[in-house]
Amino acid sequence: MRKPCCDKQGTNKGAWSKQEDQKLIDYIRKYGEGCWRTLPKDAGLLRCGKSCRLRWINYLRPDLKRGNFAEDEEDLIIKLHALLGNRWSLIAGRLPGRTDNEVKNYWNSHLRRKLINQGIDPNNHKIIRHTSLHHQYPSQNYQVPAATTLSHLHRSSNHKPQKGEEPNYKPAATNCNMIINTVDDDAGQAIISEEAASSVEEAAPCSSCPLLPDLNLDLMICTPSHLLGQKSKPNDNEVAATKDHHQRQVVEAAAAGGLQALVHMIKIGLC
DNA sequence: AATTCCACCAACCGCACCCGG
DNA sequence: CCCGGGTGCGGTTGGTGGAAT
Repeated sequence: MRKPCCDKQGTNKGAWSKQEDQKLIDYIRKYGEGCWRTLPKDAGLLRCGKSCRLRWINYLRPDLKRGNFAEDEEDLIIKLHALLGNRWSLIAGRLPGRTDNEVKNYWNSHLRRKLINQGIDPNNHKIIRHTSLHHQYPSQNYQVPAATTLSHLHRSSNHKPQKGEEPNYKPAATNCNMIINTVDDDAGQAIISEEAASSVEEAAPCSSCPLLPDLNLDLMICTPSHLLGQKSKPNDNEVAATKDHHQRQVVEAAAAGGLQALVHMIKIGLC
C-alpha cells in the first residue's frame, strides 16, 4: 500500500481562500518553486503539497493567459489532439499561458461538442458514419479516412481500457501516413507491425476529408543507428525499450519544437 | 419566485515515471 | 540493480452559477 503524498489529517481541502493564495504567492516569489512536499509547512499553509502545486500551476502563475480561447488556439488544440491524443500537458506546452487542466476542460466542455456537431468523432477524429450526416457529405464517393498508425504513441495510462474498448490515449490523427519501423530482421528486412502495415494499405489521402485537420504528415521512423550497428537481433526487452524510446522522442519533439520540428527530427533520423 | 437542469471549471485522486541513495 | 520518495499527469468529482421550466 502506497503512502499518501502527505499527511491528510489537518489539511484544508476544497476552494482556496484569498489569504491562502497570497501566502502561496508570497512564498514562491521569495523562494521560488521548489520542494512541494515541504512548501505548505514552510509557507504556513494547511494544504497538501500537491494541492499547492496545482493551485500555483493552474491558477496563480503570473504568466497564465486567462479568458476565452482564440480560434487559432482551438485549431491548434484540435490538430495536436489528433496527433497526440489526450496528452494534455504536451498540448498545453504548445499553447503559451495555457495549462493542461485548462486545455483538458476546454476540450471536454467545448471542442468535443464542436467536433461532434461537425460530424467528427472527437475520440479518433474520424467522420461519424451516420445517415443523418448525409446532407453534410453529399458525395457518393466520400471515403472515411483510415485509422492512424500513430497509435504506437499510445502509452500505459491510469485508465485501463476494458475489453473491446479503445484506449484513451490513442492518438487520433486520421490523415497522416506514418510507418514506424522499429527493428530490422536478420535479412535486413524492415519489420513493420501488423497495425502499421494494415493502416498503410488503408491510408486515404488527406483530400478525402475536407473537415478533418490536415496534418499533412508523411512520416517514417527508421531503426535507430545504435541498433543498426548490432550484429545480433535485439531481444524482446530491447525492442520494447526502443519502441518506448521512439514514442517518447516523437511526443517530446512535438511538444518542444512543434509539428514541423517533429517531422524534421524524424526525417533526419534523430529519433 | 422556486425548483430543476446543465455546463463549466477548480480541485482532488491515484497511478506512473524519474531520480537519487 | 533495487527501492522509495518526490513529482507530474490524466481522469474524475463536486461546487457554483446561469438557463430553462
